[in-house]
Amino acid sequence: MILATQQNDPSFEDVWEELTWRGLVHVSTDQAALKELLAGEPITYYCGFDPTAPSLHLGNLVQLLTMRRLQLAGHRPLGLVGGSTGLIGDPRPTAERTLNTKETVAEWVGRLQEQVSRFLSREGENPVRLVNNLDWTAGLSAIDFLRDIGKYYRVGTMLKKDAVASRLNSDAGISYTEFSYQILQGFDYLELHRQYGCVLQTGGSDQWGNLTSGTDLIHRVEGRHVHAIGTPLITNSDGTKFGKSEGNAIWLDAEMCTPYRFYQFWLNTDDADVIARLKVFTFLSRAEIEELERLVEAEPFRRAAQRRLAVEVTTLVHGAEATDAVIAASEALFGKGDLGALDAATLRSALEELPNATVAAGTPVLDALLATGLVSSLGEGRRAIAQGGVTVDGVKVDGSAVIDGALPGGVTVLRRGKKTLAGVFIG
RNA sequence: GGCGAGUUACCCAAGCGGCCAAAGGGAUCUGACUGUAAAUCAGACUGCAUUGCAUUCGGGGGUUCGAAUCCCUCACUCGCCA
Repeated sequence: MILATQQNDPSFEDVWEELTWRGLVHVSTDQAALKELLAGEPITYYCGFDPTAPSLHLGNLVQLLTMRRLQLAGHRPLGLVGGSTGLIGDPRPTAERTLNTKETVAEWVGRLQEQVSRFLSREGENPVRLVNNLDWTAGLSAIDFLRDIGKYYRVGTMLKKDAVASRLNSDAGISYTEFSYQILQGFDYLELHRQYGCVLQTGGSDQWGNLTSGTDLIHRVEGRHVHAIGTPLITNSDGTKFGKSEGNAIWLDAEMCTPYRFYQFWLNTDDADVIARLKVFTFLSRAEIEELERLVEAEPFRRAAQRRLAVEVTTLVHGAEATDAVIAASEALFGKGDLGALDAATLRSALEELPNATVAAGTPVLDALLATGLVSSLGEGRRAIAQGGVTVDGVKVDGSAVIDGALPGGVTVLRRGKKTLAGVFIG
């Protein structure tokens, strides 16, 4: 099991130093107090994940790995999946969310709980405990909520939270529902503090307003100072959004984002970003990462850091077996050699890692492009061909080409652009 | 409750009766150059199709030979006043 192989880097004085070095602390409550707290006796901490999709994505992975690092340092994690907050919706800066049905949210809760539990150990002294905020909010009446919790919140403060303020300044406005979200999240922290003695919440820095909602509430109600850490939003150095590939989010679920695509995503990381990614997304030691940093500098064309990053993160999320398969497929398909020189079995399993389709022999390329999902319409396919961006078995083609399964094993490799591939089987 | 402003393609944003499938920017895709990188340059970017057709400019209805552009109505958003 991969969890057993993970460890924090002993060369750091304590876990706080390591988190800082990895660039995982963007904002936090009192730093000196936090450092001391984390270096001392085991504490209980939590991080929440709202079921807004059937799977977690790379942004959530940052949180999961941060939690894991704290667990490795001996602290006790609470993995919260927001069965109730997911029904309300955290205000995004741009627009109001569409509410999902209760059934959908409940199903997603189950899926996310399964994912969360994969990244945190259930063994030993400090196993992860999964909690669901629906457990303490479902039976709460609106009146009790307003009397017992609402009374502690000042609207002036709530309006100043970035998420709320930006929405009030936009054309989208904000519903009362989403406006209330910060109270619910604050209440979660209070509840976990009471039930489990939780004294630290981690989350993305975009959640800072919600994190402090909890620390403030606990201070007011219980008179205790508790903590919060906001991890930075991961951004690409070229200004584009991190964690997207062809406009789609990179999901942790293998059905929603294949291990092949996942691996390729990391392999294509910019030189300028790869070291920062290694720090955040892998358990490699400081010495190992510094060595890779030298290699990026000395021989960037080898992309040693990108390869290592891709292997590490893919193994973490999809396991060693799947990773071996996608590495083999990637080498077969992107290798310098002639595709026709590969043996049938290697080629076939490589194509199975790709988006693929089965078509009749003699099918025009255009239809095959559509069938494999390489393009989303015939017009787009024509355009791609006209731009010279389509190859069949590595040879540039025009619209008259057909699928013939000429490679060993009777298969065909279809490529759009430089690195978007699909497999075609004859059937 | 009253008054005013607004809703355009993935995002921002022009257009204000025909020349608008709709300017511009961003994102994205493709090509060249490369290292399955970045930057740069070039092209593409509603769908189907032989310079043609169909469907788009919040929803619905209307005026007109003709509407994203005018009118009515509904929904939503923002602002000011109560």
